[in-house]
Amino acid sequence: MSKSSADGRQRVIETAASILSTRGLKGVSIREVAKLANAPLGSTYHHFPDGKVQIITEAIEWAGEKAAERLKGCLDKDNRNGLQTFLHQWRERLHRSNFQQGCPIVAAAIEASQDEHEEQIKLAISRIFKRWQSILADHFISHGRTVVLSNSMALTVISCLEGAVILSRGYQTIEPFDAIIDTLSLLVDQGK
Amino acid sequence: MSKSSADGRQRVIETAASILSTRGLKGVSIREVAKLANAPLGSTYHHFPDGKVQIITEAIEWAGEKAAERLKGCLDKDNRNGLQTFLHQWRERLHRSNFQQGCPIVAAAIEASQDEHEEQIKLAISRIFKRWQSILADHFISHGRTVVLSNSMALTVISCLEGAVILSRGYQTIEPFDAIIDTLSLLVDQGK
DNA sequence: GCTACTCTATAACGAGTGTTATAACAAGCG
DNA sequence: CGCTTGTTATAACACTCGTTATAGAGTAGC
Repeated sequence: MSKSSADGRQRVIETAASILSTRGLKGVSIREVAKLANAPLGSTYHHFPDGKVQIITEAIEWAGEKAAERLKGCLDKDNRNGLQTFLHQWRERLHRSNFQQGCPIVAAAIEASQDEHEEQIKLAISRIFKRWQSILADHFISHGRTVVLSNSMALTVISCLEGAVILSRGYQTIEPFDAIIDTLSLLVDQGK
Repeated sequence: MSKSSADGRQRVIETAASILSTRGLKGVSIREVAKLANAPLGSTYHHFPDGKVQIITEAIEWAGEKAAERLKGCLDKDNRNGLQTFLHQWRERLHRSNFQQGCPIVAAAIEASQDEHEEQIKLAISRIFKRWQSILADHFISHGRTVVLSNSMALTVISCLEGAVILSRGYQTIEPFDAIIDTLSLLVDQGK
């Protein structure tokens, strides 16, 4: 496999993830992805034989894993305030994009049908969510919390974060996101 | 306006809201809504001259206002545990629908484009979110919190709730929702 | 040269979309 | 009866979508 074609394949994945995060699953059109990625439409089905489902699945996995590593990096680097810096990174992403870019995994989770044709998408979604949860839970456990409480707190952090992204996009204001940044720090510090 | 036609119009709105909450904005097709609502396709554009945008907007307003009144009802009825009973109503809705029915307002918020054609949809979305926020904030204020903290807590509750709905649908498990029920009660009781 | 293989270009298919136009139907009323 | 008014039925337009088929380039190995 040549280098340039590998780049083209990756560009397709990243472009799909970008559109997914702004316009949702049904808003991703193969033609548009190919055009924006400077990849020929004809070659899309060469690199992704399973078509759109495969592109979306790989986009979810790529974006989800990237976020997971960024989260893990923040927590490892600054054991005390790592979560806060991670949240501020999300805050900047929201702000910079003028509240256009949301979370691609959430967008797919909202729209993915019960159809067995999209089964792989739903599997990728829950895999990514669970990856994030275990990273956060491990962090809380290492701070002395019980396993049960840590998992509960991890789910709460993810829920709050994802919900705040949606609300901030709806308001076209960073206010909801700033609110949960404050509240989550109260919650996480509680009983320290 | 005859009674049966008024019923048909309302059935269209409710059917649109239902599909919106399970398959998202682009998953709502006028033909399917009309069929499921037992309303003739030809009459849809008679009752909703602005077409799909109008139907979606009214569906959001109807579903959002219904939720607002249910929330207000819970808080007024049981001043102490009203929020918990409201959350449990959502929990049952999720469970009963086998994690199919999400929040229609969130679904629309994810997919509504920056296009000026869908401007009314975005306005309805932020209006509903703000209505929920003010109901919750008033509740917290009446419990002695400051205005700033109350608004922050209200935004956190909504974010957490909406995020948990998405996560539970992704997991196909009620676990995330139960986690935030517990955590939110800690947060709300804190400093009481 | 020739072959083999990877990739690309173009066109087309079939299905679905929101929307519009036009004709028909039903009911009330003079 | 005619006539208006609110509703419905049917077909059609002008797209866009995912996908496939087919023919053509580009390139490496022999």
